[in-house]
Amino acid sequence: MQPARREALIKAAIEEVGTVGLVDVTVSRIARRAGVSSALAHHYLGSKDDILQAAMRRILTDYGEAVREAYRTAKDPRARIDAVIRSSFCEGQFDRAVIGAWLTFYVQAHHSAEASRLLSIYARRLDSNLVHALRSLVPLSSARRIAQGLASMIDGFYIRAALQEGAPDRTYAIAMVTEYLDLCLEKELA
Amino acid sequence: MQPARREALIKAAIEEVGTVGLVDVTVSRIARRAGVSSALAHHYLGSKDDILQAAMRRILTDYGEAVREAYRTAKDPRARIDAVIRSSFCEGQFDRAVIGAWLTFYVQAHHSAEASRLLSIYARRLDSNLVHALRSLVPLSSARRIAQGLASMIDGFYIRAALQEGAPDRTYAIAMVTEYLDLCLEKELA
DNA sequence: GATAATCTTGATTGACCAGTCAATTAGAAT
DNA sequence: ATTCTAATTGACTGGTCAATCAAGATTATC
Repeated sequence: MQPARREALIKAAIEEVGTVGLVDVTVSRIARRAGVSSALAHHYLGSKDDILQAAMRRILTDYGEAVREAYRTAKDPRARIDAVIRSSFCEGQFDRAVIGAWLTFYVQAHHSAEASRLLSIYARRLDSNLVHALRSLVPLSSARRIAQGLASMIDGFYIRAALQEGAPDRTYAIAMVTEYLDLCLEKELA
Repeated sequence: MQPARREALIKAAIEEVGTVGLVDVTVSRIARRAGVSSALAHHYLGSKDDILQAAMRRILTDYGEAVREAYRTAKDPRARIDAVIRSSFCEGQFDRAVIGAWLTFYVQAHHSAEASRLLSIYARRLDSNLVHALRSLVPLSSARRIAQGLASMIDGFYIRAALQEGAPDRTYAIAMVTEYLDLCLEKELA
């Protein structure tokens, strides 16, 4: 029972944070969404802070797995860059509740040491993936610059997808970021 | 006294939201930062929600003024696009507490109807400014696409500036977005 | 079928906070 | 000096919520 409950509670926490936000989230709400009492949520996951941390960790590991999965079929550097871009906008991640939760934690990292630590791991990995793949196509300094641009644009489309009503969908976002990548590479190789 | 107190309280609210976050912000904290009692904060600005709304409105109007100010000296379309880019990263806006508060409200717009309304006004204006200036350089459909890319990249650099430790500074962010603009225009005009 | 282990919750406690109000002070006007 | 007005706050209230705990329900084991 323990693993099933933990699973359900973490999933409920992500959905709850994504839909009502960090301010209005309560342990009772999370528990209710998971179909259990608030006492049980504490029993299996500890304090409210522990629950939210588990939710954030889950989001980050899910993303990490998506990238690793996409990497599997990527043989050359360019394919690896495309894989990173695609992973960032993949089905599981590009869900309204997940995006909402992600952003909430993103902002929370300003004030919470632990959230900040977790997020910086993600940021470093994303950057490292991109730079590593890019440096075999362009000089290192250019690779760093292009990686910065790509990562920023990915975050930008991501954040906008969350709240703009007629926001670009997955496909469009991927196309835009890829187009930017192509433009950068063309310029470098010219 | 009334206008001075309101001013101080709104400023304090922005700083408090930017530093401790929406979750831990209390009326007492805002009032203390402004050097008054919490009762006075309620007296001058109403409910907690009213206070936070006033803070958000202030951030958006400050940004609007920055754009209008930058527009004053921009005579041709390209200069107007540059003005928008520069305004987004201008001194007053690109401050750690302000960025923190901005992001907090950005995310809050998911859950709050009023925050969403205010933010969409900003988003529409930003988009409209960019599209309007771009359409005299490229076809309308391209203008729309480029505006999307620019706005996303601006938001991306903005959000990253807030929490990445070695984040790019104003100048660098402006240079990156401008470079993207140049690449897009070159491609269109080729 | 008894016993132990696990699961589950209702009830409770203690803390915190938004918002109100009566009362106090300070200042201006007459 | 006195009245009137605006500014200001300490104290209070009602409500909410995180966290705990003891007790009850369920399942597994022998």
